[in-house]
Amino acid sequence: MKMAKLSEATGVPVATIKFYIRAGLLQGGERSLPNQADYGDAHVQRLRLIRGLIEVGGLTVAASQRVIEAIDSDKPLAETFEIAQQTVSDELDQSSLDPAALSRIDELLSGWHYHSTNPGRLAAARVLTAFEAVGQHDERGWFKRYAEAALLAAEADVDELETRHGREAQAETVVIGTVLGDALFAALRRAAQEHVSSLRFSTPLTPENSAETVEDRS
Amino acid sequence: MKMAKLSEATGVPVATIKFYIRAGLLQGGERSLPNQADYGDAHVQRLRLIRGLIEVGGLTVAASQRVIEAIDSDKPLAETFEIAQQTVSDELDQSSLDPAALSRIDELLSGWHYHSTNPGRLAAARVLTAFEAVGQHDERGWFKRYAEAALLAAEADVDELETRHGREAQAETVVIGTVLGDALFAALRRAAQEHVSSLRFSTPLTPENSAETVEDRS
DNA sequence: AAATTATGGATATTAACACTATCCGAGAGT
DNA sequence: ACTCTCGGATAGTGTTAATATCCATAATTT
Repeated sequence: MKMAKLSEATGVPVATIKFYIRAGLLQGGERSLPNQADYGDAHVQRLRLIRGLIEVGGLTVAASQRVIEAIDSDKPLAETFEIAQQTVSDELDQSSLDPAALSRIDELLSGWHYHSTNPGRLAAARVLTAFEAVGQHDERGWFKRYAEAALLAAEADVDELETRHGREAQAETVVIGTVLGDALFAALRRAAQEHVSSLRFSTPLTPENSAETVEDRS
Repeated sequence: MKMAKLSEATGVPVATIKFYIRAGLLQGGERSLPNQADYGDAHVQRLRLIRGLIEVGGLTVAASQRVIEAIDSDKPLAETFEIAQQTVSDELDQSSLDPAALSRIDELLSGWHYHSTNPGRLAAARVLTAFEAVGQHDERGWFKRYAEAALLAAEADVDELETRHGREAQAETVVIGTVLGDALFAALRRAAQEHVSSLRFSTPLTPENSAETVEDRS
């Protein structure tokens, strides 16, 4: 398969494919002649993965490069998992965070076992700081309830991972789950927010077209 | 308060404050003379909100502008909520999505009441499409379990909202909850993932420094 | 009061990012 | 033989979020 075909098979423009190859995101095809190369099914799959990570997962090209490299490496699964987490998280320096916020996160998650460098721990502390800086306070255990929801999701993640066999398949699932999981949860939360508030307030969100709800369609 | 003081109080550089004012994100100070203006506490609060939305919530300046405008407007709460959801979501066109994926999301969320245009519904369908395009399949109800977790979070969101009184306070909470909620959940999920996998696999994630876990510190 | 510093507003510049377009000389297709 | 297409290199585009610089006043120090 030549590049035009690869482009057609994935919907990614040729110029973009070349760009990904240059960026080290995608392997170049097998060169048969100085100016001919051949691409296979693996390239199609990889390109789909790249597009998913970038478009749906919102990763940068550099971030995608890192997680793909981790999948292809022979690092143990736990390390790939760490790389995936770090890559999707902003780089936060423990010293730039409010120690009190960190303590409160640790207290909130007491019983959980994680490293002090876990990107989620640091990011959660930053959210707590920002939340309070804008004058909000957690009156009804908002953080605690989010932690419970996060635990459910994490259990689902690990269960799903266990259906895969072999290091590479598992590594791929870890990366996809880490990246797309954020997008999936965010999406479902929005639907759930509308659902819950329509129940709670019995005020249609957009009265003028409430006849078009999904429920009403069926 | 003059600009230097405002800058000092919030940690935001003067040039950046000027940029936000130009962008319509922040109101200019009260002008006393052609080249003098005075800023108050409201400016400090607003600036903190802006920084939270941008830095922690990952919004663009334009997106922040839209949600702030929604807070300041006198639109009904439901409309502000809609704007917040749309603003944090990628603009997706129903016609660009796989109808089969949309149906499966609706089936997954049957019993939920939401509009067919809900940004979360569309985003979830896109995630489903991407998930399957990279060769994954949802073997253990991953999506379903995420939906349950999302429901818990949404209930927490609405409960938290009900502690606030008055349209503007509620509108602000809606926006902050919508924006920071994504970041919070993503963060807590990462911590939970490490927790669950350490339980499940009994393999320390980073053997060389497992003595530094949060649990061990206490 | 003179000298220095700071102010608000306008304009310009920077840096990162993700593409996208154009050239090129060398094969492939017909 | 003639056009099309290839891969690879280089340059250019559009967007975004700041930063930097200028300038004519004002405020502040001395």
